[in-house]
Amino acid sequence: MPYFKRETQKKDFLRLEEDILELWDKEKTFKRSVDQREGGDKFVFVEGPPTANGLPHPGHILTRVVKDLILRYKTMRGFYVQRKAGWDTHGLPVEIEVEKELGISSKPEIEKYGIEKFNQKCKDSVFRYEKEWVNATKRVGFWIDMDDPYITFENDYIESVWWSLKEIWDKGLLYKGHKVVPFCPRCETTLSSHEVAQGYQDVEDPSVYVKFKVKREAEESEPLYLLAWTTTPWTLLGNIALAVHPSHTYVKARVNVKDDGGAKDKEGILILAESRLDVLEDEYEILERFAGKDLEDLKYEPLFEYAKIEGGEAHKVITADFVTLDEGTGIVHIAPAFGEVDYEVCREKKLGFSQPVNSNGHFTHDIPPPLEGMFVKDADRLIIDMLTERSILYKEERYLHSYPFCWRCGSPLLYYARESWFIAMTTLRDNLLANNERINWYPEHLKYGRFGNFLDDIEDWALSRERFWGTPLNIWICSDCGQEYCVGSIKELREKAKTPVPSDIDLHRPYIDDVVLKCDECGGDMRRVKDVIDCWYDSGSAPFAQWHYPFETEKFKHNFPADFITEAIDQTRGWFYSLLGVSTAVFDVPPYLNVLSLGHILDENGVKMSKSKGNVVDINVLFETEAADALRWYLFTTGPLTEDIRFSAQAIREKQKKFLNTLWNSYFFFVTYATIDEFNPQEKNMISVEQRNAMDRWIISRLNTLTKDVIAAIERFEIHVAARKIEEFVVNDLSNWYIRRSRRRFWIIEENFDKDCAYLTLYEVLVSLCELLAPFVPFVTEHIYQNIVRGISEDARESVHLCDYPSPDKSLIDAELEASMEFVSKLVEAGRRARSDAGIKIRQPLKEVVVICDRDKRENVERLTGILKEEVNVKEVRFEDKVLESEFAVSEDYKRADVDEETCLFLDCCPDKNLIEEGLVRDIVRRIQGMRKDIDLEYTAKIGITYACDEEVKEAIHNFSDYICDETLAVSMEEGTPTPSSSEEETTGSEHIYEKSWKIGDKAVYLAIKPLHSLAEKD
RNA sequence: GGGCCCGUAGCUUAGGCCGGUUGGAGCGCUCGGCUGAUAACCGAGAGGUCCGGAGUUCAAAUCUCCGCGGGCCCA
Repeated sequence: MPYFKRETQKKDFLRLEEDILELWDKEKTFKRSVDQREGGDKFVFVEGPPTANGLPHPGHILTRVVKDLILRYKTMRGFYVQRKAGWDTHGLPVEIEVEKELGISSKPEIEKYGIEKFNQKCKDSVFRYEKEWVNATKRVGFWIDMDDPYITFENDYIESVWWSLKEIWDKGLLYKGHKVVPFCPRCETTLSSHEVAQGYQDVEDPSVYVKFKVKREAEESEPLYLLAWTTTPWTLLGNIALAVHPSHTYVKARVNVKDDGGAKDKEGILILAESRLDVLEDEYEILERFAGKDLEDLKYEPLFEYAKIEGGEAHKVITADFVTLDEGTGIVHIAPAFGEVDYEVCREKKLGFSQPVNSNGHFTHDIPPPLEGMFVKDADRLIIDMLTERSILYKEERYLHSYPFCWRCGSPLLYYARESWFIAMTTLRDNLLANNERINWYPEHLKYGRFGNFLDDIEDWALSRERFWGTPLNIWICSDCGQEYCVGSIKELREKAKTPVPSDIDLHRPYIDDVVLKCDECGGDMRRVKDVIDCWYDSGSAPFAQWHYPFETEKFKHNFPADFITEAIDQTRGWFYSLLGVSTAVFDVPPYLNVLSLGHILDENGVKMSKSKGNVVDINVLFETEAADALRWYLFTTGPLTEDIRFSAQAIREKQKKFLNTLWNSYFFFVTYATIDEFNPQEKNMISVEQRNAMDRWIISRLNTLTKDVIAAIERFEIHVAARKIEEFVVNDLSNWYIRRSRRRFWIIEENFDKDCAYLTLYEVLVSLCELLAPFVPFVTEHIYQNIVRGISEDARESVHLCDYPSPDKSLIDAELEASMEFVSKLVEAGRRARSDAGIKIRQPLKEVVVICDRDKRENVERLTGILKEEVNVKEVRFEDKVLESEFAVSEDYKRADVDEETCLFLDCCPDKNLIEEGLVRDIVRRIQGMRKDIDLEYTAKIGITYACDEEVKEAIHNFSDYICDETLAVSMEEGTPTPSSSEEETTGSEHIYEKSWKIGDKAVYLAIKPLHSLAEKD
């Protein structure tokens, strides 16, 4: 009875993978792989939660398989690796999807529809594609616990988030301020940067040069103006200051207008940057030059007197480094209500604030007619006219620039200051930087590059969103005394509430909005601020909120900080930052110690995949034709994971062909012969490596070297280096050299020590290789393992994924042997080159090859000359010293080929009659083997041979008949005559006889084979 | 507009930190060979402005600067 299950040579990997998925399911292999390591060292991983309200795309598949690889590897290395799945469920994108569905697009419409119903819709929608996500995750073999995931909308999760915000609140880092945000006046909605980025268009806007009149103590004859430039005239209603660069040079220039016809506006003394004098259209005279800082605090008259200004000074010159001289006049109009930098600089300089525009983009009632109630973008023309009338418009131009529009309704966006709650990240900058120091970034440049730079210029975190579906901001304000209170738990909420809180309260809006707290100060009613929080804060809280910390402490204690996280590069300022930000604010420690940033998956033309371009690869379609292992291997080997990948289904198929098929065929070769021979590794495992031949020791040495290199590469997260090394090993070393070179050892029929060595070696290599490859290609390795390990041993672990990762055995690494083998293969190459040059095919045996090389090189190679003989097909290999080189070089009998700088070889190119006969016979054997294969004969089937040929060939056949019979499993060889119908190169299949006429060189040879009974019943 | 990354044969890429024979592979192509595990493999050949330009140097794919193209993030 054979010990192994036979296989078919062509494998349907898709079917194989489905079977393996069933096996894992049935045997709960994933759970067991984790559980059996309990008590081992922890390797902590945090899943970056995807949103399941859209379909997973190839990029998600990449991160999933990379996570899987690392986690499987660490598990096999003995670490206890818990893998909790997670779902990101809140946020504006979710709301927008629901709005689309409901056919509405503004906040008032949502309120009219009902927040309760709206949020329920949001909640329902976030798992709309959960099934697809779960399926895709399973299908690629990503082992993660999706039965018990963390979900950011669950009360436990929200409660942990609340706790963390209260920690931040208690540290005094949570404050209320203004934030200038991109805002759609029609939808009355703040847009996320992602949405803004979608809607840029090139448009022409008015660009105006406005003269701000400088206030002066004594009335002088000539008025002095600051010349400022803006492309949004309507924002002039919110002007608070003018900014100049402190160190650039400015001038006072008197403009001389020759022709006074209607050009009165241009007269006067203007202040502007010297390098921007080009903007003046008239002749001028420089009166004075000075640095920008000399202008500081210079007061000017407000353009408009309408707006209320609160909280500080206004209408003076300030200095700021952000002022550039690329365009405009070097004097920048500052309106804190409409620009982020404007707002920041006013806050810094303690200037006032004015908001002349209401939330739907119209001027407020503070602004008198005709501007009152007008939509700001429509007001530009009118404002320009007003300025002209008052002679303070220097000139007007058109200006082409890209400006953002609402991607939903097409309205121009306004940058608009809204009230917002902030986390004071700027005060934590040093802590952020210190914590970043402790993180290993892959690729390294991110640490001080994109991420480090970002931290250097960190801004306060605008936490609140005036929206509906999100974690409610846990701040209550007393309507009587204005006292603010931050609630840190559900328990606290109950204690503080004026009316009983339902036991099953959903912490979302609108329910939470109904909870009124009692003010500690005055006993008044405290109501929650209406905001929800940025969903990035949600996911940034995952390290503790997924364990409901601190309300439950045990799990968190052992799972923080994370040893490893990985996501794509776009998360640098996304999740990678929100994790660090939250953790630094709450715990002041880094939340992860190693972070691997992956490149993006681009389409085959190198362009980003996006819905609008229609170039997104549908992974469901992909999985109908491509095996998960092939896809994984493609992703792992194609290049550094930290760089973008051009996605190509064609390349996946090539990977399957090159790697998976070769791996499979190596395995197939083994089981095929091991089955025939009923080889059982358990009976032979006492043969030590030292007892085996050089080829066996070589492949074992290579395997151990490989193991060492693979582990080192994975530890550096150089996945492609590890995978490529394995691929080289499988394709070159194992398949194309070891197995090809060792084939004959497996063909021997009798019991034989050398054959046992070969079997055992190949078996051991395959088993180790399976273990080594298991994290990369979990399906096919499992299949192989099930057959060749678990299939023969009750004691074996039930899955390759329950095994330990191989560790290199240094005592089995023989660097000298590996080097020698490399040298031999170079000799073989050179030998073949010499044959090719001489026009002698390899099947023709030759007398000898003479290798001219150094003594020490020779010593290492001499033990491997058998290989050289066979590969080059010569009877002898001779080594000679350099001094004899010239002797061979002049001989016409020898063909020369260079091996390396110091080594060359000479091939004897004069076969004698005997050798020529042997060559002929080898050709015949080759034809017969081909014929056996043609008719799919069993490997062991015996045949009878009939032949017809000329005398010369006949003599060769006679002389080598034993050889022919041995090679082709023939029991008889008889002369015969071709059947009349069989002409040259044409075959006839009469009963059990297969015949064919051949041309070998210039000889015509007729061959017929007749299968006899199978050899399975051995003689 | 700013920051970071990438650009090597038709395609996928090695090399780049640390400059030094003629820039290596694989797929594909042409020719020849080999083959009872492998739609595999081996040998030879065609195919390169190493994105472009400038600089440093005895010497640049490699270092520096300026562009161009792609990607990401921020405006």
